[in-house]
Amino acid sequence: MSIRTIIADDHKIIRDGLTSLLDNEEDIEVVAQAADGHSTVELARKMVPDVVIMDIGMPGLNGIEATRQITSEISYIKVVALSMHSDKKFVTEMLKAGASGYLLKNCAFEELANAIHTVMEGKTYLSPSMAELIVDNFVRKTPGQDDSAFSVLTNREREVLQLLAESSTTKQAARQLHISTKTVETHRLKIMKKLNLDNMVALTKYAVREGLTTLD
Amino acid sequence: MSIRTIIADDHKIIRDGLTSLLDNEEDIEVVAQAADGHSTVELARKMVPDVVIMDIGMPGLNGIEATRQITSEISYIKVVALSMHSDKKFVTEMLKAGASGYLLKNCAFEELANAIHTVMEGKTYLSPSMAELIVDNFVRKTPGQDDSAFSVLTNREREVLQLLAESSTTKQAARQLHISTKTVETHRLKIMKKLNLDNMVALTKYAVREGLTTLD
DNA sequence: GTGCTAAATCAGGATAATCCCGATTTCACT
DNA sequence: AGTGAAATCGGGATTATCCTGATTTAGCAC
Repeated sequence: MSIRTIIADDHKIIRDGLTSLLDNEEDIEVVAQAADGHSTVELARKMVPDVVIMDIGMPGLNGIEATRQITSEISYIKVVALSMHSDKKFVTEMLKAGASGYLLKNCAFEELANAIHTVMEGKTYLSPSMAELIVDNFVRKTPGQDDSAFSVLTNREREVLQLLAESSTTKQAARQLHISTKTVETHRLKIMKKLNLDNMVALTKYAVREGLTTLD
Repeated sequence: MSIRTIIADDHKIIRDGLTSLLDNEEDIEVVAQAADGHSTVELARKMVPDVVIMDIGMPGLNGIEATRQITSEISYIKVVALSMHSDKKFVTEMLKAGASGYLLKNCAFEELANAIHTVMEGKTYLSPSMAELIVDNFVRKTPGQDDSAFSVLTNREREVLQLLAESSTTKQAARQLHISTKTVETHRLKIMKKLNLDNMVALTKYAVREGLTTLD
């Protein structure tokens, strides 16, 4: 008997591509496709598949929420996340939501097939690069913590990062906070170390992702 | 004789999916895959395909630039853009760059096959929703209003900005473009002057807004 | 209370990037 | 032939960055 899967992704041609790949596997069968979170949950209820391949970025209900609802409702349905984001935040949120696997979209197809078989055995499958992030996270931090700017960074660090990401120079930020530029520098360096980012470009993107600033 | 195609997309599993779909077509053959703009251009030179399926958002050299280079060099190679963005800016720039087709990623596979056959007949294929945008543009075109990155900046400037906004240092960008760091600096300064932005943080946000890079 | 750790503050100094002044070359358009 | 824009680079003064310190305060454990 083959593994029944549902594919959830907001781009139809990607769903079609994945379906074509999976249908070539002898023991995997695609029983349905969904383009958004809500219909994914509904289809999971109706079809009761073995595995859901879940994109994160979907309109309406996103992949993380959809995963939470599906796994809490029908616990033996396995969810494999298939995401463009290698951001720690997404990985941890997805795993907390009940996903059993996390792959990046630039993985090879073999890895997806591999992941499906792995989660069907009750195990967890992570992309090698992802696994590293997770382990890193466990080593450096107490488990159960999430990794957003609001738990990794201190209040002051967040304040500094926000100012810098709002196009303040180090000087301007220092003046605004009534501290020396050296202190602002130190904060920035600590932030960079914590986030493992080593330039303002990456830091800016992080700040935008975390909602500390906008694109204007 | 079948239509020889190259697939360019930064996500391997999407390339694999598209390859699987296209290989099921009798008269279409995927002869190569590329993960970034530069290797797409190189592969196009080497393989001389009939059609290139081109994603827009790719690291290094983006899909629009790659299209420009390919179509100006080997004019009979047809490029079909396959994009997530329905933004007018991307459509027009892609067509100006020499693409013969523009599809959204949430189209059905049949539409892609259809597009490939259409462009092979020398015609242009646009997603129905896209066609509307284009017509719209012709009807009420307001020259001078368009101050996106694709009209204000030169190709080279855009290329430099993209690299810098992908967290390349000035040195790395220079090495990648085979020019001196001084030249990269000059480009950056010109970009800043043109856009009236005076630091990399603001430049990064601009690049993200314009789709030259992502938040990843 | 004493010790420990983490946060916040700042400095010195070597290294590196930035910025404003050029300059040259090529190429398209007039 | 001439203008102008684009792309390429250099010098050199100015700044920022990065690394290694250090101090103070506050919370928490034992």
